[in-house]
Amino acid sequence: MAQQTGAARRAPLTRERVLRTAVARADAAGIGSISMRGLAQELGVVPMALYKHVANKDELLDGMVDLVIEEFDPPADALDWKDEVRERVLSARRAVLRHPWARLAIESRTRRTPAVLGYMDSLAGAFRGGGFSANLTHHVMHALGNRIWGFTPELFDEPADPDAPPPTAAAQEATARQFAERYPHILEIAMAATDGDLSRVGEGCDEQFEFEFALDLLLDGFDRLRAEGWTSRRRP
Amino acid sequence: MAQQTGAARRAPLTRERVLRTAVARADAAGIGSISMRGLAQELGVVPMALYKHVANKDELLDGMVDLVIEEFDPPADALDWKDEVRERVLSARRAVLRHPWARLAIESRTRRTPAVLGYMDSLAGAFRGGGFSANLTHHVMHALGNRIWGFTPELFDEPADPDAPPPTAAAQEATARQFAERYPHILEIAMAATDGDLSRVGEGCDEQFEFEFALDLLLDGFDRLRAEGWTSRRRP
DNA sequence: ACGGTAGGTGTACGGTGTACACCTGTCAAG
DNA sequence: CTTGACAGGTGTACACCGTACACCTACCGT
Repeated sequence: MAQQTGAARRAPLTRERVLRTAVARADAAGIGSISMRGLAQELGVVPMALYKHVANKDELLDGMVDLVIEEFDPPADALDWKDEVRERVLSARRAVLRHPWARLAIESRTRRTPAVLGYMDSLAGAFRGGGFSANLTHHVMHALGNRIWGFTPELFDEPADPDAPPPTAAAQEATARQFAERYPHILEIAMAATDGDLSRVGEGCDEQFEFEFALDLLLDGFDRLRAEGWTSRRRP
Repeated sequence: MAQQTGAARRAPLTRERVLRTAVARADAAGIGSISMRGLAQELGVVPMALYKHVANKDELLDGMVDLVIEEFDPPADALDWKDEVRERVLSARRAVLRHPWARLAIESRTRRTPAVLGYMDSLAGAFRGGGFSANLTHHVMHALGNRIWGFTPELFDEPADPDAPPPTAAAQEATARQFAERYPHILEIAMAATDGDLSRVGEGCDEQFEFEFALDLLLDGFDRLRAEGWTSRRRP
């Protein structure tokens, strides 16, 4: 009761509160809506106040990504290595899909925070526990690349532009057919992916399937290398 | 001789000239140095003049990426499909390494320009010509992901900070050892990668090797699927 | 000779991140 | 009880950004 004057009117700013607010804002309005000024306003505070809890905007982004990483499921180590890696990566994917901005944020981040390192370390531990040498574990994690975060770049999908008018099926088909002479192979692929119904080309690919396709292809390849005792030793 | 008055003093602005200047600037000073204002100044022109040749900054970036794509080697179709894909992707890698900013630019771009589509189409053509069904070609290109551009994210490497003082070998070793209790598996990997000499940890990974490792792993997996006539048909 | 037009100019607006000096309320030590 | 340090919120200011819009000017084909 000593601090009733100013304390009740505004919850105290906190690094935690700043980051959570930023995540909520990005969830609702996209990563582009994150600005120190806008965030400060949402928190009922002057922009510079944020800098008492976050070094700069880059660190803010890093902190937001860390919050997403905290949502990853903990390892369930009763599993066989392949299932464990698979489960952890797919769990990462689920978290990243919950926060659509995270994909871009992770790609643009370079700092490895303790949360990032912790995740990578535990994933490496899954390989090691499954009989992978440290050497093979190293290369194998490189091969997974960004897939350890649960996403791959969308090579074919149109980036959804919320302001664009919904194109008619006919317009989509017309556009697709324009490719025919110039990009015959892409057309072929589009035909195969839509069962020949080019009006469905706007539906995009089944990202989840593509993700698991590549993931399993890699995991099977890893398994083979592990079984033959593959190593890159003595290579310049 | 009719236009001697103003023509000789300044080469006329051109979309080509704008893009080439931007690429040269990015090569020298990084993608962060690309601003409409700075670019205009370098061209001896007022900022808004650029907009007569380029719709906006996004299109400028797209155009720069297109110039990099133009450096990719043309297909050498005497080759077997695997060698051809391998060669084209590694050629893309060479071009991207020549322009270090391109990696980030490609990742942040979403527009598919004719140059982008043309490259993807011809890569798809290599698979098709090698006996891949359109269906399998589709999934296989998704699996390659950003690797078709010749790069993978650097999971372990420290982003080189040109302003940072060069750390001593002893300092590097001390830093590395701090990880020991917290990140034992990453430490293991670092040990394996440096032959136990942690002072060499700053040298980073052999990106070229890691790239080819993953690429070949995937290509071999693709080959297996092709041989068994794999298809995703009849899958919701 | 003349009107249209492509291309370069100048000004202006609303946004950004953040450096720096300042104030203010809380709390521990004297 | 006083005091003084200090964490945390404030206000102002700067340098930069992309780009909308109106303008001007020099060339061109008619």
